[in-house]
Formats: sequence, structure tokens, C-alpha cells
Amino acid sequence: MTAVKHDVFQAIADPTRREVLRLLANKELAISEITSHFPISRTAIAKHLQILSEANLVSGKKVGREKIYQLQPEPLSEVKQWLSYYEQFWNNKLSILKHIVENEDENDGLKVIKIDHE
Amino acid sequence: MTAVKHDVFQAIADPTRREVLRLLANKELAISEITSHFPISRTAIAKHLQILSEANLVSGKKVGREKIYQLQPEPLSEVKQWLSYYEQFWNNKLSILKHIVENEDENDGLKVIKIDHE
DNA sequence: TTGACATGAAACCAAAAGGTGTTATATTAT
DNA sequence: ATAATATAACACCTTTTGGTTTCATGTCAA
Repeated sequence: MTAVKHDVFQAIADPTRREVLRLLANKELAISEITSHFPISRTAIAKHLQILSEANLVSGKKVGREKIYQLQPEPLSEVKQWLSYYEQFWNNKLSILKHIVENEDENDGLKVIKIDHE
Repeated sequence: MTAVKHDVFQAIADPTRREVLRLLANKELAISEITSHFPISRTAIAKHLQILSEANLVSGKKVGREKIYQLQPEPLSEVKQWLSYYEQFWNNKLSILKHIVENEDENDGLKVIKIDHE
């Protein structure tokens, strides 16, 4: 189950939501406590928390009259996995070379020359 | 320079744009070629490319009557860096323990017991 | 030179996003 | 019991997003 109405990519697209996540990384917080760190209304923060919650990036438990939100970082692994595909293209020069070679037909006239060190 | 009007987080938030990036990872393509992979109009794809371009995730060069777009993956390193902060929370159990200990006040009654191996 | 092709540019549109404020309800402290 | 607190639930507003269609322009091929 864990219905994911809001995608994790969409959830982290908003800077305010990323800052909320950062706050919750330190410790779990009630909505009002979170709101006190931002210039916007409590209602707005509650909506952001709703979106984060739909992406399973946070979970909220009601304690007394407060609702305490907690970071749930596991869905971020989806982003990490997505990123890993592209890492090859910037991580090391060998991969960049590989990329060029594999797109040889798009690089007409380009030659890769192996240089022997004596 | 390289004015970043559209944030990389926002750029990758859209599934269509992520698919465009995936296509361009294989090889550089003209707008029409990209469009042929999607059920939406050429104009819509052009707009997505514009957004990706503003985030410096692609670059376009005009060749004859075509505009060829190419993947430019390095802005993704910003996402990777952002993610790395959260990896500690899901990557290994020691870090999770660390997280619990640092939030000790939020875990009243919880005790961490060190077990000596003989 | 005349179509066919690839793109650019503009006007337009519906829905979603990111806010606001108000009101109602449950919980806590005095 | 009462007042203050914390949130939920709405209704509402404006801007952005993701898409459309139409028309103009530059380029290639026959």
C-alpha cells in the first residue's frame, strides 16, 4: 500500500519542503514548531507536510493536542537510485570517453587516438 | 554566469522531463526526434527542453534546420550532494543508532546498552 | 523555385501549486 | 469552568505549470 499520491521527486522540488526535511533531520517537531522557522502561515506549512507525508518522507503522530512529524528518509533512496544512472556521465573521465565512443555516429569525424607512453 | 532560472530539483520533478533526460543519455537528439517518443505536442516538448536548459541539464545547438539537444549531467551533482546529507539516516544501522541517541530527549525511557564481548 | 520539414513564437486554457484568512474542535493549564 | 493553545477543515485567491492551437520563418531536397 502506502499510497504515493505525491511523487518523491515532486515533494523535494520545493525549497520550503527541503528546509522542512532538514529541520526534521535534527529532531521530530510539531507543526507549530516547524512553522516558527518560516515566514509563511501555519496552514501553508501543514499543506507542505501533507505533501511530504503523501510521498512518505515524513510521518505524523498525534500526541495530545500536537501533531509531531518525523523524518522518514527511505523514499529518498529512489532519487539516489535514479541519480546513479547519470553518475557515470560526470564521475570519471573514462566514462565520458565511453559516452563519446558510444555516440560515435553522432560525432562524425571525431577520432579517439591512443597515445603510448614510452 | 549560467543563470539558473529553473532549479535542478524542479527540473527533474516532472516525469516527462526525466524521460527526456533518459533519452538524451543515450545520444543527442533533435526536438522532433524527442517528440516522437511522447504522446504530447512538439511545442510542449520544446518547453520542457527550455526548462531543462535553464537548469543547465541540457544544451542545444542549432544544426541546419534542426536543434540538437545534448545531456549535460553535472548539475545533478547538486542533487547528489543534497542527498548525501540524508544517506546517513538509511544507509547503515550505526547511523540510525546515532540518530536515536542524538534525539534522546525525544525518546524518553529508551536506553542504549553497550554489550561487552568476552 | 517550390514544397516539405523543423523550429520559433504567440495567444490561450484548465488545473495544480502555493499562499491567505476564518471558523470549529480538541486539549491543556490555571 | 475558562482561557489559551494546536490543529483541522474550509473557502478563497493568484501565479505557475503543462498543455493546446495557430501562424511565421528558415532550411533542405527535388
